[in-house]
Amino acid sequence: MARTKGSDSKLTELRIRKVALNLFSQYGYAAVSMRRIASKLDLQVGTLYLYTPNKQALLFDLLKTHMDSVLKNWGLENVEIEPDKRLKAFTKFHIRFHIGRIEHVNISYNELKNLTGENFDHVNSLRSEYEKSLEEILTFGRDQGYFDIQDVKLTGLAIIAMLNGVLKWYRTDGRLSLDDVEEIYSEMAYKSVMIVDN
Amino acid sequence: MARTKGSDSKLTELRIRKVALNLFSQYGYAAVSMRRIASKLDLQVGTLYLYTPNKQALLFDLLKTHMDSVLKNWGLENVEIEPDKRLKAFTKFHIRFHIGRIEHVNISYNELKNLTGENFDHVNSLRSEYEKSLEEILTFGRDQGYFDIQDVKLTGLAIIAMLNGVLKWYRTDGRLSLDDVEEIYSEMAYKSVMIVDN
DNA sequence: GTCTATATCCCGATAGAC
DNA sequence: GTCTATCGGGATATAGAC
Repeated sequence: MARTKGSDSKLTELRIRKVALNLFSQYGYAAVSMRRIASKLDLQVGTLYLYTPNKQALLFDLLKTHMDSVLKNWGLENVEIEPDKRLKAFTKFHIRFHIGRIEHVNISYNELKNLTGENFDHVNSLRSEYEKSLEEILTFGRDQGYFDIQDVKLTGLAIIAMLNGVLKWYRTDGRLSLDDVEEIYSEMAYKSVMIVDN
Repeated sequence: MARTKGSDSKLTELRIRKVALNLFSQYGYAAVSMRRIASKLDLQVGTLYLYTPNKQALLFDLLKTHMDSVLKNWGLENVEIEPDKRLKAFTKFHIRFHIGRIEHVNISYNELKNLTGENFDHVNSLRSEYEKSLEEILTFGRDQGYFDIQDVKLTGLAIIAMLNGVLKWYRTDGRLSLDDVEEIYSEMAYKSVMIVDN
């Protein structure tokens, strides 16, 4: 079980990021001190600064890495989907991808305001990019006569807000499986923009 | 323009609450210091403690007062509504009531975690009560054959999350009037639980 | 009713020992 | 690679002058 110095270092870095994510998600960035993060890892606070230049960079890294991951994975799926199935594909991807990443979802939507200038702009543009890919689906669907949408931007925000709401509050308490959740809420999102006869 | 001591005191209390709400909403409870609240009011920090026993009580008061107000106003409307119109009534009420209270919405959903023990339980139970009134509407609608709902609790959360998402991001930028927003999103919520033929 | 001054503590970050 | 010790500052909250 020999461990090199390098692998120890890499491991410590991962553990720091994991604990920071957990605490930021649970108590909020501003309420969590570097001492508290260190304490939970049985480290001294000075040690943290070998792995991150400051607290802000820790948050920025978590947010940027997550958004990069979201965009990359959605990009891999968002090809060669038949037009009328694109919205369902998006909503199912969104739920499936994020349901095991509740802590990332929490900080992505609650802690953006704690990023400073450039950091905020960077992460915000990544999020806009993701939202834009949904807006394109909605616009296309409307133009092709599939959907009844009055305002694409707000409709996109509404759908993502709905899906995130479910993600945040969903607990695996046995009532519903992940498959159930995925199906139910992608269906709800789909129906919310459907054309209906009155 | 004579002002009594009493009215000055009442005014100061209101100003403190208003500024605290504004700052908590914008930067988050944990990131806002008592000094900052005082500074924005051209007061010294000691003065704040004449009007609130501590910072926590300031947050609790804002959250409790808001939730009491929500429940009271919805209670006044939620009478004598024809069963099949109850969901639309709820969603329209929710949007109309909250759209001028964005800061309250922000703290209600972001700062709950900063309430301590009893305070959290109290405000959380008020929120549950409000959510429960939506769940009752959904359950009734499903039992009467109006709605296609697989899980009432998560559906309720999804609808409220969707509506709140719109509230948070909606800006009066001229594209849409408040009436438009109210109509569009109560319609989306309604359609999301509608029965459709496949 | 508000201010000044202060007690007590915790914060982010750094220097240097081991 | 991690620790101890510490700097400088800002936090909540209180005491007492005016």
